[in-house]
Parts: sequence; C-alpha cells; structure tokens
Amino acid sequence: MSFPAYPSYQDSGIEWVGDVPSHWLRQPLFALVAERDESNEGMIENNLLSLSYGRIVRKDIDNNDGLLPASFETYQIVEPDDIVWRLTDLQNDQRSLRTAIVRERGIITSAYLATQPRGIAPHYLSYLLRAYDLTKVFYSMGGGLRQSMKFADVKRLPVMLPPANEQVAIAAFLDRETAKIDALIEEQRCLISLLKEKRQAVISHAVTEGLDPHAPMKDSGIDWLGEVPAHWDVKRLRFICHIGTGDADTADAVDDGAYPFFVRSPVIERIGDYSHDCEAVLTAGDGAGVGKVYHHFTGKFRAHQRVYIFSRFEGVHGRFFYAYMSEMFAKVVLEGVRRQRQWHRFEVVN
DNA sequence: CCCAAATGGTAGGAAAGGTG
DNA sequence: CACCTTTCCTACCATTTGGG
Repeated sequence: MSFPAYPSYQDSGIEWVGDVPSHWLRQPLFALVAERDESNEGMIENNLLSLSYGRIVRKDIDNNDGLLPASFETYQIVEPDDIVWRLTDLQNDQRSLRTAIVRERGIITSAYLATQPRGIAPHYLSYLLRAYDLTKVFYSMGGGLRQSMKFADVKRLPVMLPPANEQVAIAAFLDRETAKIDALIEEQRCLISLLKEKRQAVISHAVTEGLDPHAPMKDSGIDWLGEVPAHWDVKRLRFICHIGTGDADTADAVDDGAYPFFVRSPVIERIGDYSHDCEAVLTAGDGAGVGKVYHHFTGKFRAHQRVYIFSRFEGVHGRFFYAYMSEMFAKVVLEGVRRQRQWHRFEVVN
C-alpha cells in the first residue's frame, strides 16, 4: 500500500518514529491524557472487564475460574474511550499486547494503568499506542532492572499529534483498512483449509482407486474401502510386511547422534546407535500421534519402544505403503472400527 | 518479579495380555 | 514360560492469561 506524500517533513526527534509531517506537533503524553485512578470501593460497578489479546473484553463476575481477587472493590472503574495499559512483567512477557481501548464502562484490575484521553482522539491514540507497543518500545523504557511502570514512568512518552480532523481521519482509515486485511486473512485461511482437503482427497483417491479412471473395478469386500481396481489384491497387513516395535526410550536421544531416532511425535530425534538398517514406515503406537504421525525412512535408525516399525515389504512399495497408511489408517483407527487386533487385520491393497 | 490456574498436551512406569 | 506387545495411569511439561 502506498501513501500520498505530505508537502514537507520534520524529524520527530524520536528514534523509533523517524520523520513525520511538518505540521504535526510533538507533545508529552501527560498533556494529552489524564490518569483515571477511580476506585470501585462500595461495589459501584460490577461489569467486569479484562485485557486480552489487545482487546478489552467482558468477563463473567460470577465465574469462579482462574485467579480471583479477594474483592472487586479494589478494582478501578474505567469509561468508554479510556486506554488501558498493562505495564507489568515487562521482562518476562514480551509477546502479549499491552494496550487497548475501553468500549464500555466497567471495572478492571488496578494493577493496570487506565488513562483518559483529553486533547487527542481516543481511537487515534489507541492505534498510535498499538504501534508503539509492536515496536516493543515499552520494554526498553525505565531501564534494565525495572519490571513494571506506573503513569509517572510513561507520562513523558512523546506523542506525535496531527490536527484533530486528521486524527479522526487516520483512525477511520485504519478501521477500514484493517477490516479489509482481516477479511483477506480469513479468506486465505479458508483457501488453505480447502487445499488441505484437496491434498488429502488426491492421496486418498490415488491409493484406493489408482490412476487409471477407466480401469475395471471390483468390490474390495471391506466396507470402509469400497471398490478397488479389479487387478489389485487385498491383503492383510501381516502378509506384506514385518511389524515390530522399537526398543529405546526418549531419554536415550543424543543431540548430535549419528542416526535418526523416531519417537511418538513428528519430531525426529538423534541417537548414537541403531537397531535397524532397512526401509521402513514408522508410526506412533501410543499417545497423541496414533494414526497421525508417520515416517518413511531407508537406512540405519532406531525407534522408541512404543513406535511401530513396518519393514521387509513384500509385494508393496514403501512409498505407496507410506501414502496408504498415512491416509487410510487414521480413518480406521479414529473411527474405532477395530479396537482389538487391528494391526493384523488392517487391509492393504496393492 | 513471581506465581496461579487452565489448557492441552507428551513421556515413562508398570503391569496385563498374547504368543510361539 | 520367556519374551515381546499393548494398555492404563499418572507425572511432567510448555504455554497462555492475568493476579498479588
């Protein structure tokens, strides 16, 4: 996106801001906002709010989940258009968004700083602080050892101030443009999930129906498999390969080991010695990876005691077997079609 | 600074189950 | 009966959010 240039620029004097249009003013924060600091003593208000993912959201005050204060009377009252800052734990947490604009009156923990915009458009300030936050400028403020900041610590924060009508225009522009971008992100997300489905369908089709659309078909005799090409055989797993388990524990992994070490997760560890030297397909035999984690490997390797090793293939290609298993096995396992002895009865077409 | 609680897992011990 | 396979249970772990 390109922006039209202003007639002239000035150095803002702020390292992380750079040049700004000449007619913008530079003001310290305290000239533009006041600290709110309004106690909820006497439970004046009970609309509980919290700062989450850069938004002020409503929380159920009667929900007892999570950490609760002894009393909500110690909370502070905030008003619409206030900006809430979470300036605690600056050294520890360098990820979460630290400022947000309040949309409705309510109460929020007094550990946060609440400020009330006066000489600045609230939505403009909200976007400006989000930009400051994303440059991580708050983390370097106050010097090394200080872990949290109060209003006194941020009140001299320099703010670049366009004229009022320009502030409103900028905030409106950002509302519009970010909404457009969010919509595009959502669209791409949809597309990605469609493509993933497509990928799966392609593999599934190839390993169960082959590549020739005109090949005569026959009933495989297996309900979850349906029809397969007439010239394919259906064989039980145990007749086309050897099935075994590994022997090592996760603790046996060595950082710079010479051989791959297959465990129950998708991550391939390293190990110093090997137990197998062959072509094999491996999968998790226990835990979260059952039916999901697959590897195809040829060479020297070792496997975790609860990893299954399919090897010594007879009449089936390793790559085909790998594609077939990773595509079809999860469906059978996860649908719970066969609870017992499923390993030996699982059918493979070839 | 440090911690609590929720969440969503992974890894390991141990023993029961199967099998030649 | 010895040995390999499978299951169950639980300890442990990382991350996220936010409170004292």
